Amino acid sequence: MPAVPAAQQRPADGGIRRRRAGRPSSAVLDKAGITAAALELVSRKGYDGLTMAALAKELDVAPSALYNHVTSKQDVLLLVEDHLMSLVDVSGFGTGTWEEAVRRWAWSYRDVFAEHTPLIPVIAVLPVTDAPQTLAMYETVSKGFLDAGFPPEQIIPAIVALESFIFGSAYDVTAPADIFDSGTMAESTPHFTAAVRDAAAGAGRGRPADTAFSLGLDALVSGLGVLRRANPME
Amino acid sequence: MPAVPAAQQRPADGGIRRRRAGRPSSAVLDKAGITAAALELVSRKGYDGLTMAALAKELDVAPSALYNHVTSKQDVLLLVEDHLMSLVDVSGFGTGTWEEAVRRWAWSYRDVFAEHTPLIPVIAVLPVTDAPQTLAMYETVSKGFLDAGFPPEQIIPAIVALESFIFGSAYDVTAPADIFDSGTMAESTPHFTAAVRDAAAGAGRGRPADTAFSLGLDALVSGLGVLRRANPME
DNA sequence: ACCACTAAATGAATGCCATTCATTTATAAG
DNA sequence: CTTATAAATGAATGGCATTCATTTAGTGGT
Repeated sequence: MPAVPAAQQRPADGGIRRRRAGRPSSAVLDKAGITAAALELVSRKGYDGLTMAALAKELDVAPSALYNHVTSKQDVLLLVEDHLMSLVDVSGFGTGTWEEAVRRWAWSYRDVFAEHTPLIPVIAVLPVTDAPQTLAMYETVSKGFLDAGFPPEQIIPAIVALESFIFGSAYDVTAPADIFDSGTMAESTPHFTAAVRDAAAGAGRGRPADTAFSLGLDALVSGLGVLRRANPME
Repeated sequence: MPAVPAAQQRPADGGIRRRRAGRPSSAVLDKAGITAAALELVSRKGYDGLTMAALAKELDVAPSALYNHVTSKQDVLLLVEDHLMSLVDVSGFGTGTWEEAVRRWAWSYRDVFAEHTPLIPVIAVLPVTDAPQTLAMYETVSKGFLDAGFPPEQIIPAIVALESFIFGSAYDVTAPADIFDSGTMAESTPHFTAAVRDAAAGAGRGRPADTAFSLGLDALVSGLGVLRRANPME
């Protein structure tokens, strides 16, 4: 029984020395720690900087050690994705009106994933089964739609339609400001060029992406809202 | 002056021999050929199979030769993306009503990119400047919106909102059928689980993605449609 | 007709990346 | 106490985009 537990051993050198091989006395890694380190890494270096090697270094561990806790890099992305879902604001459901709740949810959902667009392809194919936070969000939103009088069989399609708009809009946030600059070909695209100019002049306040998101969200909310109480009950 | 041009030389061996080093008599590669080969490769092996090495092999060329014509793989994706834009059906604009034209455009746009979702992140950041087909599509659609009575400064935001929905919906098409299977956690998410069941029962005909897309598109078309003629003129 | 320049190919690196495997050590179970 | 399992290391492995030196063929200028 040594006086100093092995986990704390960092002798008189500068902390440069690596851990010796073999199972450590207390586990260094777990999923929560990996998730946190991945998020930290992403916020510091972006998704290009999120490599298994960099993640291992962040956790002061050999890259291969990660594979005792996750089966692949995709698995890490899944952990991050599920964590982010817990940041989406669903607090409107149950307190305010359906419209207000959906708007708050949609804006927050878009804002969260605008910072994490590389995860969007992951989500799209992700089975919800092993993503508890994601499941929790869907549960709250589903209940909100049901309570608002949506016909049960339309709830999922309505949520999916909103989500599709949200994911697409998240990409839009990251677009460069001059994305619609038609350059040398401006003469051959007069209507488009004029429309771009007018849009820039019209919506001076706020990001262009916000203008489009607001416009589309209004349309979706009012368009989907008419489905409510289409059933005789309540 | 040789009787047989060098470009045709494929001697008595099985055609296995490689081209000898140095500039060939007539150019082997150009952007159109690279684009076509990339599309062929993608349709045969998917986007995972689209590597610079595989593309080179498809064109019977050394990988490094590609870099005389494109600056990066991103550049290849850009060529493919612009080509796909020419496949989007804008024929409704100018012939039918605005609503019909938008619907046809949106469905076709979604269908094209549902087969090419890995390009969506590319499009989102792509400056339109060096994408002539893309620019042509925007020109036609912009004119269609203008002729339909949209206020000029709202045309681009409306198109962007629709596009965001379209891109998100394209991902949705590729989602596995059981994506919403809540598995062992079904008990803790009763409303969501019921909604998924009811949705499956309700919309038996057609893919689930089509139901959601149809619903969202209806909402957007009617919601955006009210913007028309909001200006006093015409 | 010659010469320099540029365009377009080859083939051999380079460096990064995710992943696997053999090995080592510690803990837990029977 | 013995055996199995969990969790770490470190050394491959194979694939990938990209770069570079080299070779050859057209092109433009004098």
